Amino acid sequence: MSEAPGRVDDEHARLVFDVFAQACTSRVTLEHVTGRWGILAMAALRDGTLRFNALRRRVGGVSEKMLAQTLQALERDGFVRRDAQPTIPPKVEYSLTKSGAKTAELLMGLIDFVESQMPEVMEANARYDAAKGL
Amino acid sequence: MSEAPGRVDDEHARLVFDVFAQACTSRVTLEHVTGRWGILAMAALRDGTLRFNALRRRVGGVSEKMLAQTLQALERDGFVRRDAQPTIPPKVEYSLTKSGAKTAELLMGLIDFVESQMPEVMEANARYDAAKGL
DNA sequence: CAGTATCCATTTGGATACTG
DNA sequence: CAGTATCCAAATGGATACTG
Repeated sequence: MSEAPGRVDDEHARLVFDVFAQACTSRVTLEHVTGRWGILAMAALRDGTLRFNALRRRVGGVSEKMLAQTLQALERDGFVRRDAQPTIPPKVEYSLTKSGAKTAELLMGLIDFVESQMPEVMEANARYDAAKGL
Repeated sequence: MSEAPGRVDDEHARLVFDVFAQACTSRVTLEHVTGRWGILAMAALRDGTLRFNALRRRVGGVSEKMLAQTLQALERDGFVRRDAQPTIPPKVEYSLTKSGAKTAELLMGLIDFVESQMPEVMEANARYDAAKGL
């Protein structure tokens, strides 16, 4: 702990890693809810319980694979509850848990704000593109 | 515009498309801020103005390419301001715009909540995995 | 310094077919 | 109905080298 054969970089690298690792603990979870289909699934479930295919139609444009994957991740994280009735044909109902509902609410706050900004965003886009187009 | 050679599916497809398109207007923008590096860049800029490489070190683990891409998208959307001084060597400063700051704030609300839930999330993960592991 | 350009590995994601 | 399994196309993302 006195001589340093490595460079200063070593220490710096550790710092970076720490910050990164710390930020990453929730990163994965965060990406489940902010991900492309995560947002839509959470949003769709805000109105109430839905079965797999109903949810799939509600979201629109999602493949079975991706919806299943998304729902599994959200269920594993405790944001979505999965109620499978062992009947034939199977009936599986999805709904938000308490923390899922809170998350969806926060998500909606962000979405609504961004949506409210869309006119400005489109303007900004146009300005940016025009400046580049010169 | 009277006869419909296509099937009912056509209409359904249009409905799905509409919903999807509507949701998608802000989707792209939303993904810029919720994306992997978008979140980190916005978070890093909350503390103030940063130059490209400083920001890069602050975020940690991001390649030049991805940071440049991320910043361009955020600038194009009007969330980040880019101040380039035509000096040699070049000096470019990045900061949040007003709407960028508001977005970052909402983002932080979401992140903080998810982070506060991490113990429960990890528990949920463990329970889920245990149930699967049987 | 602040990027752009290129190449390449990995990941992502959808269509399809099949199962309980 | 509610998925799983497989295959393959496309997008993502990083390392590297180069430019103004």
